[in-house]
Amino acid sequence: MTESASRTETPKAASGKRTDRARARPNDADGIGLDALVGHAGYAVRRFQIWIFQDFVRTLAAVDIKPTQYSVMTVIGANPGLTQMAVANRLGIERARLVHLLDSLEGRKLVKRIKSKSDRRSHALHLTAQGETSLAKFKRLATEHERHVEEKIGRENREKLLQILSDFT
Amino acid sequence: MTESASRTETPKAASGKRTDRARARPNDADGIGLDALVGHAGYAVRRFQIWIFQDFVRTLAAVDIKPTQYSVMTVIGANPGLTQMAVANRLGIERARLVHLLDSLEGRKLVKRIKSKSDRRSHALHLTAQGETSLAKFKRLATEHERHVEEKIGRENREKLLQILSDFT
DNA sequence: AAAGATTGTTGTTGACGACAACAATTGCTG
DNA sequence: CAGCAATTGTTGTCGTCAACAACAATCTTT
Repeated sequence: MTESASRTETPKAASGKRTDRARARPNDADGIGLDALVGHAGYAVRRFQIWIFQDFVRTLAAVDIKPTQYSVMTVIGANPGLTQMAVANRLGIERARLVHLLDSLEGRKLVKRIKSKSDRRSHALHLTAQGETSLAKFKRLATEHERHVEEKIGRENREKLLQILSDFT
Repeated sequence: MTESASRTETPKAASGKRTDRARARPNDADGIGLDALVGHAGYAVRRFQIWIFQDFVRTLAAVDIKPTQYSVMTVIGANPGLTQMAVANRLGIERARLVHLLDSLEGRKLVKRIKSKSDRRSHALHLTAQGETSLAKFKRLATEHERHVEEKIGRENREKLLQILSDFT
């Protein structure tokens, strides 16, 4: 079917530091074609998402905040008093999962659950004072991470990307 | 800090079919702001990746093939005789994980492992005859999935996206 | 008041990435 | 060429995460 010859393989590859090269960048010219994978948006997006996630984690490692935690705190900070259901729906997180996320954030005194008077089933979510100041720091680091993205794909490419995907935010 | 009022929450939301609306699209005008999240490429990419993954799974549900399986078969089909390590490196999959993927695909008679003569540690990976014809069908369905992406974000936006992320393929 | 829906919670399952350890085999180096 | 290091495939563990299901407490609807 495909035009590539059925070479019986040469497993040893280049020479010694093949590991480094191959792991460094996937699209390295290692002679392995991707065929139909090129042209599939999902594949490129998945690889990019992995890269961007790792850079975020690396950049915010000092404060031990991961993307999901950051998104939760950001939404609560911008909309104090939200229900867990509201946050979960807005961020596309399952409410079952948000429970653990909030347990962790509450344990670190960054977020607090306040029992709602109007609906005794629900909790109103707020940042603690410490949560506010911490979030400000997180945002600075997140901005730095965003600069890494710019350096990786270019400034206008990043903006174009945000524009293309604005429906999904 | 933020300019949004600290409303003590109205958990009941719209009325009855709030579930449908809120789950349907995240960026619905539910009045919940995302603050700094807008402007973060990672968030948009993550949401988009989830959408695209789900559509792929849905579109290929009849043949029970998921994105990773599809990528493995595509690479093997385009490069017969590859080592497991080579496939794992090229696709960014851990070789430990590829073992299970290949076990599954081999169990379905789509892929076969052939012991290499030159290096008795490694296996040369090939599609079976059934694997070839099946992959052709998978590719047709994957193309249909790609059309869904086009309908979602627009033709030229999809191409621009592929171009921007070409370094990651 | 009774039936149904919602909210938060707990638990289970399966997919997945990151590691570590291992046997078999190969490559490298002194 | 003998021995040590590296590679390949494999197995297993751990922690994260999404998708469910079930449950008690609490509204809402009729």
